[in-house]
Amino acid sequence: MSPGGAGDGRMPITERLTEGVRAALARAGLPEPEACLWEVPRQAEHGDYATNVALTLARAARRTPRQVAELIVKHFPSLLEVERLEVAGPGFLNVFLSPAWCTRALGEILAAGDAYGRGESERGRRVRLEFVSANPTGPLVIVSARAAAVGDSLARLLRAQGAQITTEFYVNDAGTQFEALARSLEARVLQELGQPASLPDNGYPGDYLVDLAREYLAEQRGASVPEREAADALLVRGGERERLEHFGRYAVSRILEQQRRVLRDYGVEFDVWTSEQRDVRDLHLPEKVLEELAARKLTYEHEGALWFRSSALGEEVGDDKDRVLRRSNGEVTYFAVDVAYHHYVKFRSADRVINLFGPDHHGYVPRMKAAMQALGHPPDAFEVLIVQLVTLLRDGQPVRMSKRRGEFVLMEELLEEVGRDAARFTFLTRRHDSPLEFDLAVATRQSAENPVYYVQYAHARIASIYKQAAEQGIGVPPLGEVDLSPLREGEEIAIIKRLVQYPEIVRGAARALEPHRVAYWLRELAGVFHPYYKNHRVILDDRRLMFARLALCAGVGRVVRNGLALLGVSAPESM
RNA sequence: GCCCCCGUAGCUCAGGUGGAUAGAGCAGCAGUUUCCUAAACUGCGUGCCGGGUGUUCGAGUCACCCCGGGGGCACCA
Repeated sequence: MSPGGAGDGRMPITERLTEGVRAALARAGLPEPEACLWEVPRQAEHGDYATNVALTLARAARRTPRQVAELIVKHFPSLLEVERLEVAGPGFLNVFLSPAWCTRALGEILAAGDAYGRGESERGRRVRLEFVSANPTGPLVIVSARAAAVGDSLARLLRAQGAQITTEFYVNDAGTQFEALARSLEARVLQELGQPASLPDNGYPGDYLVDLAREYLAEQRGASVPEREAADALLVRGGERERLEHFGRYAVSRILEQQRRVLRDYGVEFDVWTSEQRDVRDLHLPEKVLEELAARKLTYEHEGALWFRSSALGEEVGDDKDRVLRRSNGEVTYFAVDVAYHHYVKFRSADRVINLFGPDHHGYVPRMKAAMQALGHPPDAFEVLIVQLVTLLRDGQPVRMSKRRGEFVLMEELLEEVGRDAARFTFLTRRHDSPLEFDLAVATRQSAENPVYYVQYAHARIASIYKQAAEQGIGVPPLGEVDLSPLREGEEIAIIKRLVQYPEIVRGAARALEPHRVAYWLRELAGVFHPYYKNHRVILDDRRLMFARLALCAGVGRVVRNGLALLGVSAPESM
């Protein structure tokens, strides 16, 4: 333990405190704790951090919790971080941080810059994160906006903790939905040509396919003569397979192009876009995995189909029934394709696979987990997060969404109406597995009072202070040279204590895969900064104090910027 | 019928791996600006944390049961 130092300024403060506790326990001859958990007490009288370690250790130490706590206090090493320790209640150990150390910590935050908040807790892990993966059968709708916000933020969080992460959009461009899409487009094209044609029963009735049919025909008119003739011939005489492939590929590529553009406008870019057809089926991976499962004696034939013995894999991972891998008509199921893809592709480049699914897929999770374990992957290596539905309201009235009926609110309409930052922030102030109500009218009307603007405004205000200083010709010294000791106001120390919490918030959010913790915490940070701004002037005659306060503002601005970046939300210089 | 998620203030939601006296935003009411952006600040909250039983020093948090809401239970994806 370096004397009084705080390492590189990135180590969460609680780790230093834990080191102190462990050292004290060792000196007192008490047993080592398995873990030492810290919380920020609700009440200021309980200190800046508190641990219940003495309560958990009392039995093993054969002493009362309070006695253990007293011994920790007695033997606690002298740390610059800690002003004093108190034993409270049934045996809590309350820690009060030293104001002098806080001002030093601010200096380290400023020195760390955009690295402040990064950590190593996921270092060395290769993570494959799949999200959105909407079917390429229509435009993206609201729930994809939520999944995109959550998935993208998770990627940023895990990356900030040192994980090597690959984000992925998986395209289901095969199977029955693909076929329905192809038939739908073909019907629309024929209708545009004035020929009688009707959508198939499971077709897609949305207007976007009418538009697509027109674009298709427009392209045909602009194409070379041989190309046009080939297309005409296909329509008239082509075999069904050929026609479906032709219209299906056209529809998928155009729809994907549009989905990709909307996501990019949202600030979400994927590392890889994989195709079910090209990257799995064409490589015959499903057949291969069926053989592998068969070799492990986990499949059987029944009524002409091939089944996976998913119900026989033990209580913990077992599915409630067996699942079909290959239908009696010879086609492999979506499930078999997915198992093959995960096993041969995802797990080849990652040791941790995380998928974000909609609630309609949660029944699908046990069979996937069973399959992954059957193929030798550790139980925790495959995780599924269920992103719950978004109930969209407009003035309190539910907006029904159904691709089938062709009525829905598009993701791009949402972005147009409430904006990218507000949309992302709103999605990230809810737990991903909690259903969410989003009232378009309210979000638009109240946009100025949306929490996202409250946080962004803190950043803009700080930028404005610097702008004002520059206009007054105040030469601010490099922040590393500013004497921070004039920061003595209780509010100033309280703000720094908040900033000190940040690395831990990020680490916890990454561990729990819960980006909303960052959003809430940023709201709280802004909530201590705005009153401070109101009560104290930054630009004033006392230059020592002014420079110190400017540095404090720079620290707040830095952390707001870093935090918003983890959410994919912008930090504006002015509003 | 079985499985998963949810149930916390009027509304929308937080409550980290069980901790001390349960929080925020919005809505509502009353105020604040010769001063770096009023997208701000200050004040005003009596909640069977859906109900019950249990686990323990301690339960909004864990286990079980019940009630209510949503979703899932295909040789669909």
